[in-house]
Amino acid sequence: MSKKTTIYDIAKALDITAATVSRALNNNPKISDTTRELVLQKAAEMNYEQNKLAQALKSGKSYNVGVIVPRVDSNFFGSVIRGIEEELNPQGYHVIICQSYEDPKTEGKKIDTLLNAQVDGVLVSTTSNSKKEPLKRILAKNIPLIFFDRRKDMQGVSSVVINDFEGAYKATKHLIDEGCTKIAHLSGNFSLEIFRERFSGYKQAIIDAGLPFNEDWVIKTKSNRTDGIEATKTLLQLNPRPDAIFSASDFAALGAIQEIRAQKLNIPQDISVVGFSNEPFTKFMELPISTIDQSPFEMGKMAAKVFLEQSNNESHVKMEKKVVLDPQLIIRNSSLKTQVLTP
Amino acid sequence: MSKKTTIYDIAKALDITAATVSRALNNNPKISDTTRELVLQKAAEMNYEQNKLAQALKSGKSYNVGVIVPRVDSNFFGSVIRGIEEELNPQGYHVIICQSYEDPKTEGKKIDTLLNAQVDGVLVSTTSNSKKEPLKRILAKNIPLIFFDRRKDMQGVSSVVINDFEGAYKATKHLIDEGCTKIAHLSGNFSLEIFRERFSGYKQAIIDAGLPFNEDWVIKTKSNRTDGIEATKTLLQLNPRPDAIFSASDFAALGAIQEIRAQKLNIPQDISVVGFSNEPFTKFMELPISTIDQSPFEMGKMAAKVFLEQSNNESHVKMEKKVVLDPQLIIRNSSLKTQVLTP
DNA sequence: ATTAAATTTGCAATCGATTACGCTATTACA
DNA sequence: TGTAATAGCGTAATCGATTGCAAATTTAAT
Repeated sequence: MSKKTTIYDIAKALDITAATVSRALNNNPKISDTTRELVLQKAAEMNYEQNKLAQALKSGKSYNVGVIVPRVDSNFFGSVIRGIEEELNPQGYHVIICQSYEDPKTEGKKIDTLLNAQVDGVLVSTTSNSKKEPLKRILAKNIPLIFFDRRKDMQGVSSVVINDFEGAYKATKHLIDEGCTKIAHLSGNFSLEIFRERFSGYKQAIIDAGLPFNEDWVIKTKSNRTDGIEATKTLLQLNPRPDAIFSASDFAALGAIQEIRAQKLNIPQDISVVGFSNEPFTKFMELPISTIDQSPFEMGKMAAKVFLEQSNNESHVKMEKKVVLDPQLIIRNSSLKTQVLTP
Repeated sequence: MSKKTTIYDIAKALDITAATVSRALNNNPKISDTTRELVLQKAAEMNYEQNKLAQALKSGKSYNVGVIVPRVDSNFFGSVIRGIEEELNPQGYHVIICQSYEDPKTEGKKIDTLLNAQVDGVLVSTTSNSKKEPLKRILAKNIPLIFFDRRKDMQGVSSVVINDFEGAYKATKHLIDEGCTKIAHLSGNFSLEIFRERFSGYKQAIIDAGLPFNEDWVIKTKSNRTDGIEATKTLLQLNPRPDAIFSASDFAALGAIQEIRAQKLNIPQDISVVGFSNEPFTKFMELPISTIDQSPFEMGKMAAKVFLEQSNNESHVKMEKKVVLDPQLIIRNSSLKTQVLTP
């Protein structure tokens, strides 16, 4: 019931104007120390809280930032969001989270909603076939747009991604170092740059090692467990049979492992497996899965930092910043033939 | 560069007043159809978009709802949030997500920040020892407050939780039905109601079955894997040794399984294990873990619905609604002695 | 003491949308 | 035709905070 107290209430109580109160609260130097003290005291006493909406309307800044991800109930995106929040909250920003569910149409709608809500910036991890029009609408309004993890080729848009090529290269190189020579690859949706890059890294590592590259050993999946199982069934029927699988996704790698075991083959003795993303379950498995860590938390922080830079950039000089994080190979028992057990 | 068009721009272009434009856009019946058409057309043409901030300031409604969870990078809370969004977005609400990191002080701060941002409601999953003062500040402003999953005993506050007692009872009963008679319990932080309830359900099931209740078989953990391992070490040294473990958390259950296997005992033949929460990894394990599903998605939707009801409730009659969802037992191989293999 | 300079504070407009109230036309009815 | 009722639109205030400009007051300087 107690109506919120405004600066007018404080002004009335002290018999001064709201203007003076506002200035006092904002540490404006044109206010005498005595008045400032008086105001601050009264404000505390009256339990004053600034109305951000009014301030937002006046300043044109909402201190809200939109984040669009395919979904939040995945460890990767959850961690990215956590990184973003940790960086933006101390700066007074709130994060509005939207999910595109991998649907470009939904993505477009969410963008419009966010623009409508007067967000000060938009951080996006695109869907596999995002449309550029909605994204351009953001730029047209001169609102900072930043891509993370999954980017689109758009001029003037900054991005924070990991080096997927390098990650795949490391993973494949590791398998080669462990003595594998017939390395298969479970790939993903090629309309996403990340999967094209991972494929390239895989291929390059094989070529660099002087091993033959075999088209048949590359199978596209939807990056889930069941597709991993199906693809592995196909691979295991080949002759010669692959002696390693590098999967562009942990979930497909999981499926692969399950199928390999179902066929009574040993991992890593018969076939080694490496995944991608360092999803929590890869660590907890009875047979822990080697994988590539994408440091999602740092990615989120980085994306937020880029936004802040862009946002505070007074000059009208636009800049495009590309941050590429280095992925880390995590070796576990699914690919370590010289078994070194860790506690 | 292109300044946003306002209703004043439209008014000027049509040589009418902003008031008329506003009414036309809001489908006010006091406007002629011809004018309305004209305005709508011009608005579309000029690419008009309503400024939610101005509207929020005027109406006092921000159409933002705050959600506070211990953390977002867990499947459970991620799914709850997804449910909340799915229910609120269509109603025009945005969700601002905050993380308390299980720290009551942080929680208090986030509450103040949300209030400051003029949110229309706050949905909270409390920390283990939340302070009531910040929560009361929400109520003092007459802003709907809803608890989900983890509640505090506060008069007039609605909540959506699952029946933890029932879930634990079902899990324990299942173990008994499978022939176990010496069932241990890995518990959690007792300052959280959910863990007290789960313990009670466990105890009641044992008593109802006429089995002896043994204090030594109940061990408190921090609901993580390492604590699960430690607790299990203790349990396995007991004489007589338990023949089943019901863990109040999936992570502790995972630790238990790892320790049991490390000691070369068989699951479920020697010892059966049931967890709680249906975390994704429980399904993917080589030995899938039986667990209790909390339907987080539905919980989120339900919490959002309760908020909407409360928010649209014109009358000043306060009501307290308690929704209790029914948990579901998911039987997997970690507790199924009469092995029925699923593909 | 008088004027110039500096400090403090007030006035009023502004951000964009909404809405109670009231003023014109237009229509209805006798 | 005259009066009342109604439809349609404009005027202006409002939400709460901010800020350029001007006014008032104090301080400094001569």
